[in-house]
Amino acid sequence: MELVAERSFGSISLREVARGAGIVPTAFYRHFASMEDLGVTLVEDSMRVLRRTLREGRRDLAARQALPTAQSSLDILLRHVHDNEAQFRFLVREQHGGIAEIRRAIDTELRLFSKELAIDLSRLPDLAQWSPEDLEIAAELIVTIMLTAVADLLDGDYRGSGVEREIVERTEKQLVMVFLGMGRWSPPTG
Amino acid sequence: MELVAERSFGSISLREVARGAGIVPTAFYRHFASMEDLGVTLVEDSMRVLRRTLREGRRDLAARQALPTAQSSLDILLRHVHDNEAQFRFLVREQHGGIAEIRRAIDTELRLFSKELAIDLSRLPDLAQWSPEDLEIAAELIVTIMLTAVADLLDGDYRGSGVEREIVERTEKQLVMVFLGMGRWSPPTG
DNA sequence: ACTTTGAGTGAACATCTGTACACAAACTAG
DNA sequence: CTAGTTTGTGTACAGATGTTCACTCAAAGT
Repeated sequence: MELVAERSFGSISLREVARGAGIVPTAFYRHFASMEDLGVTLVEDSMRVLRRTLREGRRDLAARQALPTAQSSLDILLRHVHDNEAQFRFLVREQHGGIAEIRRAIDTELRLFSKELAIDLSRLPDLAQWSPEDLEIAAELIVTIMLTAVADLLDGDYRGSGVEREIVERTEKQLVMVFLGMGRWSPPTG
Repeated sequence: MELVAERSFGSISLREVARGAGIVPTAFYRHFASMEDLGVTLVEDSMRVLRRTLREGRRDLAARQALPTAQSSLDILLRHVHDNEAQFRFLVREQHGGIAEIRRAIDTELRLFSKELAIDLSRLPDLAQWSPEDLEIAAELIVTIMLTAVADLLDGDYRGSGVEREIVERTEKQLVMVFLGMGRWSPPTG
């Protein structure tokens, strides 16, 4: 993760990883069959942790009988991003990165997020009559917006000045625009 | 561009580029100071072409006195993507890729797109009273959605079956959701 | 007490990498 | 036609890279 924080995964050598781990190059093979294998494992680990965090966040909200809002959801996510910066750099970078197998792994996980979010959305009274397809499309849009916020945060120097606040405010506005649009979308009949 | 179609720019060696260009490694330096330099040039070239295409598209629409719609805009973009697949693979991959200077270059160009789009939006009667900041936020959202569509198209195997149509329909729906939301956004006073 | 196994070692290999340097060809301008 | 500038060549070097193979050695299991 240290290595991947600054450069693309595809440009990192097996030997660098071994050096970073304090073992000899050949010992790498005791743990992973190849670099690609390592990358996929990294994706799965990061995503597992993220999913748990988000699930806990939702449970917290439910416990307080609060509806998930744009603000609170974004807040939970960004807190997790700050705590796991390297992982997110990795995920954002490799989502469209150079190694097909890693892209696929990330894509699969993101699709799971969208599906979970779609289920949450389906419970909202206003969206009760939406088709599952449209719910998922809306969910994917929301995930995209969130992910873009994370990427912008990490790509820029989010420390200092008001860059982070700016990104947060922009993202919240974008989410509100979408929610407003969803409110007008496809009234139950034509 | 051939090299970058499959792997990340950071994992490509100067020697590979020279080999692909049919020159000896040292001759590379006659054209670029470094790989980073090459990358930035590639970004600028790709973006220049794309900008021209989009500008022509808008002029065409204006000539037919048609308003730019979600469908027509997306159509113009995707046609260009098909004609310049490698460039877009490169841009999508390196937008959050491993080399800071390249990220910066792409980010700058995308910001320009958003600004141009914001100006277009400001001319729509419904949005006449929007603040410039909100216009740009909406424009960035639209650019994000479009870019996500391009990325999804290129990451998947868009050839064959209905994958492309599926992505197009999803993206159009998402754009409509946003437009609907914009229609309800911030009525002129409170 | 003995054996199986998981993890790490070290040497060796053929290949690739960036870059320096002196030189040659090819194009351009006067 | 000639002088100057671009572009490309060949050689060279020190270092990095993936993977192989035979080996040690401690922990776990029986």
